Amino acid sequence: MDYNFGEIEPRWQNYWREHGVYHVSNGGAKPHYYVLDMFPYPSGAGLHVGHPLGYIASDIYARYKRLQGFNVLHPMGYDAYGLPAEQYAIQTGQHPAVTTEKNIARYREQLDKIGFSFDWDREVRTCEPRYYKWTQWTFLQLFGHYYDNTAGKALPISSLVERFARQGTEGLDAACTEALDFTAGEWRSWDEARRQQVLMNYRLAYLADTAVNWCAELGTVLANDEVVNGLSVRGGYPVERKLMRQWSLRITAYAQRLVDGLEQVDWTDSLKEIQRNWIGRSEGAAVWFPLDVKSNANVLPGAQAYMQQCDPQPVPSFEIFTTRPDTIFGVTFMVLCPEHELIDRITTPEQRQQVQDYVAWAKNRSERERQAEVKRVSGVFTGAYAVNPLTEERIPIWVSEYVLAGYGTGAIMAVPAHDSRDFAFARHFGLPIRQVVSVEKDAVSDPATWTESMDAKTGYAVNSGFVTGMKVKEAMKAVIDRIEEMGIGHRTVNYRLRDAIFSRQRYWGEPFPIYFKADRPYPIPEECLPLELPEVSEFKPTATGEPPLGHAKKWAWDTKTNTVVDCSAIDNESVFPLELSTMPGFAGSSGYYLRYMDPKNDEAYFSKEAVGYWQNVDFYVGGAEHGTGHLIYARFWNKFLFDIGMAVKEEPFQKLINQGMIQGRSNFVYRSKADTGLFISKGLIKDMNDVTAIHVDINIVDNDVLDIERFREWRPEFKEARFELEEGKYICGWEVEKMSKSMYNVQNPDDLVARYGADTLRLYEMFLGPVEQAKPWDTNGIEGVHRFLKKFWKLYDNSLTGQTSQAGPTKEELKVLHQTIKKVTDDIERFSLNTAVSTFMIATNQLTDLKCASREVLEPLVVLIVPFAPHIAEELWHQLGHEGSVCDAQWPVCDSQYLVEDTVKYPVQFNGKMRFTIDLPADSTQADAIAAVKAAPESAKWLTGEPKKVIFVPKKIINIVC
RNA sequence: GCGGAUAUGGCGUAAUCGGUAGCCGCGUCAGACUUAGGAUCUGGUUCCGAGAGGAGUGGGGGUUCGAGUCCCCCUAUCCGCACCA
Repeated sequence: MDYNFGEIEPRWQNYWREHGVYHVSNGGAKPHYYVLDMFPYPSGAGLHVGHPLGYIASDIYARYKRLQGFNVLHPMGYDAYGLPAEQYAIQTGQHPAVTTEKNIARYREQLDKIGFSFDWDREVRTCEPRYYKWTQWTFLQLFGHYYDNTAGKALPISSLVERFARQGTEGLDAACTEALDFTAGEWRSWDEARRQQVLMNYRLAYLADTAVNWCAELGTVLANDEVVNGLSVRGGYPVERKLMRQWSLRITAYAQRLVDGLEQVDWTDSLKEIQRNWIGRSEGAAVWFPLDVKSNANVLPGAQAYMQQCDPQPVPSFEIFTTRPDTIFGVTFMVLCPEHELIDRITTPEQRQQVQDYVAWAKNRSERERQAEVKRVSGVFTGAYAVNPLTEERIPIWVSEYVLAGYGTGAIMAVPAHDSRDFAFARHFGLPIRQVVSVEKDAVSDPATWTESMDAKTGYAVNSGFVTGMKVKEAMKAVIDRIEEMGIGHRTVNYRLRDAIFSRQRYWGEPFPIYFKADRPYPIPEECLPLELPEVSEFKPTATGEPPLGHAKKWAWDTKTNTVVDCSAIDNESVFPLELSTMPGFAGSSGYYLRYMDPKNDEAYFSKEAVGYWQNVDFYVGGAEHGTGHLIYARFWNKFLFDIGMAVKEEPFQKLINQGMIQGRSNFVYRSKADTGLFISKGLIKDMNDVTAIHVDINIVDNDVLDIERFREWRPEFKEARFELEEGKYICGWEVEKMSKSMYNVQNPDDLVARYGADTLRLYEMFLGPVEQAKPWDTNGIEGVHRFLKKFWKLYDNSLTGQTSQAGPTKEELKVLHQTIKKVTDDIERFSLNTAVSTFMIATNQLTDLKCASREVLEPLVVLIVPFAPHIAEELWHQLGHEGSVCDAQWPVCDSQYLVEDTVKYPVQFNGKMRFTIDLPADSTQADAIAAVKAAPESAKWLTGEPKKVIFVPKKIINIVC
């Protein structure tokens, strides 16, 4: 009987579904294991061969763990909210829910054909009220908590209220937008509005005027990870900075824990490094530089007079952040960012016009312009001076774009000799440059002769007062100590990470469970969740520029009945408007892995029992492109849930593998420029300039050979095409490009399943190379893998039909089996799935050569292949006479007696000794080693008589003195 | 600019601990079977050389009895961040 995958595969897929083979329950005697894929966004284009790569890899691991006796949670769902469905809705009027539903159905159909072991009873969709109820719930918890640095965790906002009433801000160390200082008396004297305003300063989900990434084309704000080079990741539209009232998550409160947590997880170093860079921790000092107001009356009378009129009075000093406190003796000027609040107060009348012009110019620049001209130096002098607190020197204060508002304090001390940006600025404006660090002790040179600054944090301090002669590291410590003694600054840590902007001016997302009373946000009661997404007449922003939810007729909150009511009922007495923004894509994906543990629970996000049983994700597979997005947000989300006693592990994903991107492999035909009806085979082209390369659909090309008939039918203009062939074939060119429709290089998995079967597709995707590696999709090798499955099938077929001897297993056969068990087990454990496939091929070839027909060998081999090719395994398992699913079988155990290699591998002679390398079992003795050496055929030419002395080094090396 | 990774036949790759480099597959060459084959099977296939033999894991140096693997320098490619003080 032939290997008929087309009949076998659907039959077993039905069997699995009908018998609930992949259904998993929470609990039982078996140890638990959680294998997770990053759930997909169901796009209209369907799956291409890149998507299943990670799913197949994780499915292999999940099935392997299950055969090893684990209770394996292996779920799948859909990240169903997102921009494409909404863009499509704006264009066609089709409701995003309809499009999404359709796309999901298509995804499911495609996934089912590949034979995954997902427990579909646990499916989640982020756009379903039953699911997003808990996204909204978590948002309310974030709104209802603040981060207490002393406790090192999130605490309820109610405890903060009590604290304020008792002692004000005294002794409070909490994450906040702006450091506040007030007494209990002040707190008690404030009205509701003022109190709410103060609390907003501490909430983990807060509403504030923030400089946001505004994308006019998409009509929404975007998070930092959704913007690259000043353009939106989706669509590539320009993004500008804009001050808007937005919801944000205070993820910065968790910055240190997000850094520390990386120590505990088993991720690749490169991904950990990506996250560390993104969080951008840097240690340094905050130092207050006093403004020079009183002295130098002859220089600053204008500024002084101006400042005296000011209300409020100018602050006497301002704060800078530096990672190089050791260079404080080399400060020759200060720079403020154009947004700095101090600029207006300190600028002298003479400089006023210039400064205002500069600030206005800088503010109107788009993010893209600014980033494109990073190298261009610009700035303006304020006319004001500060005083270096250690040298008491007077130093000019400038304003420049190169200092960023969002980092540190938006003000720096400039040390042009030891910072390349300060250096460029000083050179451009002719400001002094003073060397304060040298490579060798006391080796100073004239900075005027320098072509670049000396930025390295190595060497010795020079010209630096009391730290002169110290090493850079010592000088840093000494300066900070002095600054702390003087009370003008302190050690501090800064992070590059910003709070996550959480509002989107879109329709297709989770609504905020928030209504506005007197323009202040209030949460709707938890028990009223979910707050369902309302219907709207249009998906575009409103005429007044409000988000699409502004079109909703029924979108107001009645606080008496606690229900959603018609907008016309708004009276601002008991009926209030609801928030019009929706949540961003990462909201729904930040906690989905927890919901899989208990997906049907309507009383809680997930039960204590469920999370207590599964704990966290043991093994997570997904793309590295989520390194600065989802993987940061999810860790933050999880840490917060941990703080409030929901999650039981601080880190959500213990081990993580990043599957590589699958690129497209495009094919080209070459059309003659001289004769546009003529197509020349690749090998016959003399000069590439004579021909035009045209993308051709890879589905009408096989092993780079063009199917001429199908090419003629492909497009009308090629109907009359003529060809110059080599050996009767038209050979196409090829190139690796992004997989995209426009390049006709999208490989659809369905076509391959139809042609070769799911098992071949699964094996081939693994055989392509290491899962982690990026690689172009290339169908050229798939025949080889398919041929292997046919051989594998035949091996069993010959045995079952009695075409091979039915005698018991020979030693040779057992050796093949046990070496295969060992190798495949090791390969899966270290996630080297491509070599595991090779191992099966070798074993099959060897057993075919041995005409193996014994059940003792063939049965365990079927179990070994289950993770890779479950359909063929299931079929053969039943043909061997078993009942029930092979998925419930036991992973075979390797018998080490069949593994011993006892040949000398590599003899060498030196210094009158000989050294042999021998493969021996780990527990071998010296006597075993000598015997092995003597028995080895190669030893004859080296050993004459008994060895005089043998030095046995465990495992490998034997020195023999002759 | 900073950080991370990678580099092996015509191609995808393998070599798990520093131990005979090139397993497995594609492609290709030769052969068998066949009316035929885009089916199946057998054998060859790193390069140079008729051969004996020699060279060989991006380039250069080092450690070692022994290096694809470890160390230093360089080059190329990919990825992440990028005026982050």
